[in-house]
Amino acid sequence: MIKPTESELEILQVLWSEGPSTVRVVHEKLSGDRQKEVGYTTTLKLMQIMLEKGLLVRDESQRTHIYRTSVEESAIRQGLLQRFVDTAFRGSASQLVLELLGQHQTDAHELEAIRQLIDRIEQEGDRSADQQK
Amino acid sequence: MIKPTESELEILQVLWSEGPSTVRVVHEKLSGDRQKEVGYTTTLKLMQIMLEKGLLVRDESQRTHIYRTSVEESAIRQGLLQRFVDTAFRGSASQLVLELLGQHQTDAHELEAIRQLIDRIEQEGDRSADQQK
DNA sequence: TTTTTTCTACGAAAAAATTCGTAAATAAGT
DNA sequence: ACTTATTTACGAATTTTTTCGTAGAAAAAA
Repeated sequence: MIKPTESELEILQVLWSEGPSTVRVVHEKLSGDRQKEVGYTTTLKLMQIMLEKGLLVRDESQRTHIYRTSVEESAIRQGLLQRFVDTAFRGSASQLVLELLGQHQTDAHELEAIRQLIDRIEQEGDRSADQQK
Repeated sequence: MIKPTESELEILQVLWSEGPSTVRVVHEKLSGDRQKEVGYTTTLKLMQIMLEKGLLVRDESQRTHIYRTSVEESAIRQGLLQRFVDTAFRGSASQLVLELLGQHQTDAHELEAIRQLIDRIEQEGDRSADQQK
């Protein structure tokens, strides 16, 4: 399974949100975001490693290469999430959700979206639908 | 913030679920669970390191020491969760939940519990934010 | 043109995390 | 008593991840 490291994930985040970008852009985004400053060549090296691993691809037609992710955000997320649920919550997805909603103040629209999703899942599942709210 | 490594977390999991245990017990539980086999002294060393870090404490009154966690499971979980939401979901808790419920088939009771939690949060939001529980 | 900046490649150092071997002490088995 | 097994301590090797320095090519600026 694909398993980006923490630093690699930060880079993926930038590329997912910004779209295909140069090392420079990624590096500056990272420098801005977080407190942890690193040198330019550090970011460069990381992205080159990710290229080798197949996490990124790049357009080399120009001198300044343009990188983009070669993996679906949702695919990576699912993998990470699966692993996280297992390691941090011993596989209990609902425990995670309870914890999360408990501590976070998610905004109303998102809550509503989640509720609808739950409705859908409950209907699909066609389980013991004994209690309808 | 407390930040156990992946291996350390595995050990914490065992201790949280099994209660205070010897290195031997932890080691065998780990060996059973996962495919990754490691030597006994590896587990021992890890637990000694965790002791230094303050993640564990131990009873040394017997030759065979008994370790237990010195940190609350929920505290660690919250920290991990916070970090995970930030790094893997750019801070969007609801995105995480959507993804999770989408892929997992959580059982009906848990879904219901989650829904009720959402109801409660929405109500709190409507009124004033200073109502707890 | 000449100088300065920007970029890539690459090696390797540094840091972090994981793994294990060995020795010494205690306990258990024969 | 003697041999074997278990346990801790500890150092160090290994592996993984992160970091950066340096060199050379290309572009931009002067």
